[in-house]
Amino acid sequence: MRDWEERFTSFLKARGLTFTRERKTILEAIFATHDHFDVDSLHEDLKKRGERISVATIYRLIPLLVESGMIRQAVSRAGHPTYEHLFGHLPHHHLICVRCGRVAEFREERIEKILDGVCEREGFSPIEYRLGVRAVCSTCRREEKK
Amino acid sequence: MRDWEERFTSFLKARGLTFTRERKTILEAIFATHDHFDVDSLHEDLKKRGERISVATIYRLIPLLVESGMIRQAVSRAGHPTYEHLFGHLPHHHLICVRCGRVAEFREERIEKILDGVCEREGFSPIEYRLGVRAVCSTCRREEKK
DNA sequence: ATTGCGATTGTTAATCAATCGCAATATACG
DNA sequence: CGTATATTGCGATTGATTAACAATCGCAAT
Ligand SMILES: [Mn+2]
Ligand SMILES: [Mn+2]
Ligand SMILES: [Zn+2]
Ligand SMILES: [Zn+2]
Repeated sequence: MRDWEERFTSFLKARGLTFTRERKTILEAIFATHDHFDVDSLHEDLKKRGERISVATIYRLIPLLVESGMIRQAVSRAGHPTYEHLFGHLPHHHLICVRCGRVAEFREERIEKILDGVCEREGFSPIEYRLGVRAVCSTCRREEKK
Repeated sequence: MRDWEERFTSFLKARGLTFTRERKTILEAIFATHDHFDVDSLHEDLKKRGERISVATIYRLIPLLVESGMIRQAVSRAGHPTYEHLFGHLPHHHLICVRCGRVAEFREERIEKILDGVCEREGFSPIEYRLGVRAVCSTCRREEKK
């Protein structure tokens, strides 16, 4: 049994909820790649796998996945929320190309250290550092020059 | 004539657009405080000032304000976009209390330096660093302990 | 002052994502 | 099994944003 499967199952059990076939299928799709996704792209992905799961079911599952730490909301360039699976990954942040949507990840502990200090100074207890760099990737920059 | 007024007027003129009474009224409301706002709170604010400006007009103006650098989207705790006026302010980031919505600002050039380096390393040209710290403020932390 | 013309506005209708209500199934557990 | 919940899919509904449109406005050229 995969790590995330075990973790999510026990999260559900603690709430009297069930690890159903649908939920398992959705999680498998989510953990099959590290691509960021939104409800619609996930739904499409499931269709390609031959699964007929209603978007309502996805919408209903997402809050549970967030609360259990399976996924988190990502910084997106679209207007609606996007997510990425989180469980099993070190904290990291993103560079997003505003032209092509390409995403690069990076990790910088120095930044977290600094932010810890800021929180302390201001009397806040940090929950999450949301950091996204909106930028133009090298490929798109070359395009733009033309 | 205020700084932002002049700047926005010339932005509009360059596009063959007009600095109308409605646009001026909306901008005055926006620059009257440094509070973050969304379309609805701005609309309420205008009502309180005795102005009857349609939300459609606000929705139509916002992209122009963003493009001209008058405002920018802020990191919000709600599901819909919120904004803050930008013109005339040094770049800064936010701590947001997820319980009461209180916002604190901070500036950390060290972080920007680090991010410049990250962008260089990854070949991205930065447009904007979006950094928001979701946290619990000291007041709310005390409440929670009870 | 008048005219012409594109920009602007408010109203109303259309979109679109997200949520809800409910009847049909599936699951847990004694 | 048999009952009590939880879950699902469907379709309807909501709420925020956008689009269409017809009436005004702003402004520069008569
Ligand atoms: Mn990532
Ligand atoms: Mn601010
Ligand atoms: Zn790109
Ligand atoms: Zn608070």
